[in-house]
Amino acid sequence: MSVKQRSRTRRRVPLSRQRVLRTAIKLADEGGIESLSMRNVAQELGVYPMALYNHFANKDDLLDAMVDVMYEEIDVTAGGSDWKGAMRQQANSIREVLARHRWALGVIQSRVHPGPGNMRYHDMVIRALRQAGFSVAMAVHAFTLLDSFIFGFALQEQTLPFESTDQVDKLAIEILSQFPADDYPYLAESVAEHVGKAGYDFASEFDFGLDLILAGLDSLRA
Amino acid sequence: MSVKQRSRTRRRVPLSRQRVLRTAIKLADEGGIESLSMRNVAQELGVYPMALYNHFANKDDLLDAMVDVMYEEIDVTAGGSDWKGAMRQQANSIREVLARHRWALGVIQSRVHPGPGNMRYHDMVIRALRQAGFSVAMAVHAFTLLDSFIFGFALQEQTLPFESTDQVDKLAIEILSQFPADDYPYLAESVAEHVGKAGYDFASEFDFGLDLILAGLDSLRA
DNA sequence: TACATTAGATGTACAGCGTACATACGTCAA
DNA sequence: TTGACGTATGTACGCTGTACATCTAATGTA
Repeated sequence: MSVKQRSRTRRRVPLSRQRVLRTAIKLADEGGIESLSMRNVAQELGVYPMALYNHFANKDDLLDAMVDVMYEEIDVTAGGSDWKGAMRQQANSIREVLARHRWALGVIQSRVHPGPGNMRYHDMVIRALRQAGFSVAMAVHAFTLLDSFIFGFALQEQTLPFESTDQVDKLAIEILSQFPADDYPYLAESVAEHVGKAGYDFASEFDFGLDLILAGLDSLRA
Repeated sequence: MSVKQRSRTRRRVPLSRQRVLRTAIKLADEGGIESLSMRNVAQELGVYPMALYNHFANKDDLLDAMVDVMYEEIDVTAGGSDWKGAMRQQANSIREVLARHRWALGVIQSRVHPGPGNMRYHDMVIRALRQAGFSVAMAVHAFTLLDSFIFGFALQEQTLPFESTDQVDKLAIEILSQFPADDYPYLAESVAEHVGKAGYDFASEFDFGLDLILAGLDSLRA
C-alpha cells in the first residue's frame, strides 16, 4: 500500500460506520466469510486496518452489525387480510436474503446481541399475525415455528453440495455411489425413484413445508 | 512443551484419527469452536501440531469428521408403528446433541461433504417414514420438513442470549428496554402478555411446532 | 484570523493461527 | 542386518485480530 498515493486522495470519501459495514458485506458476499478480515476491509477502503476500530469496537461488533443488515433486508410488508400470502412472501424474501448473504446463517449462530433490524423484523411479523386474528400466545407460536422452518430450510439448502436446487439428481447419485451399494437402501430408493429423477427441484420442498405449516396454523386462528 | 518429557512417554498411547477427533470435539465442546486450533488439539494430545496432519488432510477435514460424529450421535431407533413417537424421540435427540455440541450448527453450514453418519441418519429416518406408510415422495417431503424445523429451532434457541430456555422472561424485558419504548409495540405486547410472564418456557414452542407438523403429515400418509 | 481541542487515521508490534517442508526416528519385512 | 516406510519433530512463512503510541486534519472558541 502506497502511503504517498493514499494521502493525496485522503479526503475523497470519509470513512464511516456505514461505509465499513457495506464494504465488509460486499467482501463476505463475494469471497465468503473466511475471506473477511479487518485487513481486507481496510485495504478495500484504502485505509489502514486500525482505522476501522474507530467505528467498530472489534470484529464481533462488525459481525453483529452485518447480521442486522441481513434482517433489515427482509421484506415484511404486511399483507392485510391475506396473512398466508404475507407469510409466504416474507419466507421467500428470507430465502433470497440468505442466498445473497451466504455467510449470514453461519454468523447468526454465534451472535447474541439482537439489533434494530432483528427487532423490527419480529415486530412486523407479530403484527401481521395479530392483525390476522391470532392471539398473542398463538402469534408467538406461529412466528417461532415459521422462523424455525424457514431458517432451517435455508441451512439445509446451503449444506447441499451444489449451487442450484435443480442439479440434485446427478449429484445425489454421485454421492450415494461413493458408499458401498446397499449401505443405505432407503436413501437409495428415494434417489432412484424421486430425488434422482430429472426435473426434481429441491426448492419445491420449501413450498410443501410452508403450505403444511400455514394450513396447520390457519386452523388455530381465534 | 518439554520434548524430553514427551519422548520418555512417547509410545504410551499412539496417535490416531479417532483420538484426534475425540480431543477436537472435547475442546470445541468445552471452549467453543473459536478455541479449537490445531495447536491446541496437538498440545492436549502431547504432540507437535504437524503430527495431526498424518491423520487429517487439514482443519476442514477435521471439521467434516466432527460434524459427522454429531450425526452419529443422533438416536434414531425406529419406532415401529408409532412413527410419530419415533420422530418425536429423534427430534429431541437432535436437540440434545446440538446442545451438547454447540459448535455443530455453525460448522454444519460450511460443510459440503456428507459423511457416513449423515447418510445413516437420513437413511434411518426415511426407513421409519416408509414403514409408517408414507410414499417415497412423501417421505422425502416429510424428512426435509422435519429436519428444517428441528435444526432451525435449534438455531433460534442457540441465538437466544441466555443459556436455559426458562430464563426468557427477565431477559426479553431487558432487551426491549434497550430500545425506545413503543418502537416495537407488537414485540412489547408479546413480552408483556406472554413471553415475559413467569413460567414461560421457550422449549414449549418446540413441542407446539413439532405436533403441528406431525399432525399435518399424518393426514398425508398413504 | 489564530489557537486549542479532539476525533480519527497511521504505523508498529505481538501473539496466535494453518500448514508447507525438511528432517529424524521407530517398526517391520526381507 | 538393512532398507523402506509411516509417523513425529522442528522450523518457517504469511496470515490473523488488535493494543498502543503517534501524528494529522477538522472543528469550536476568542
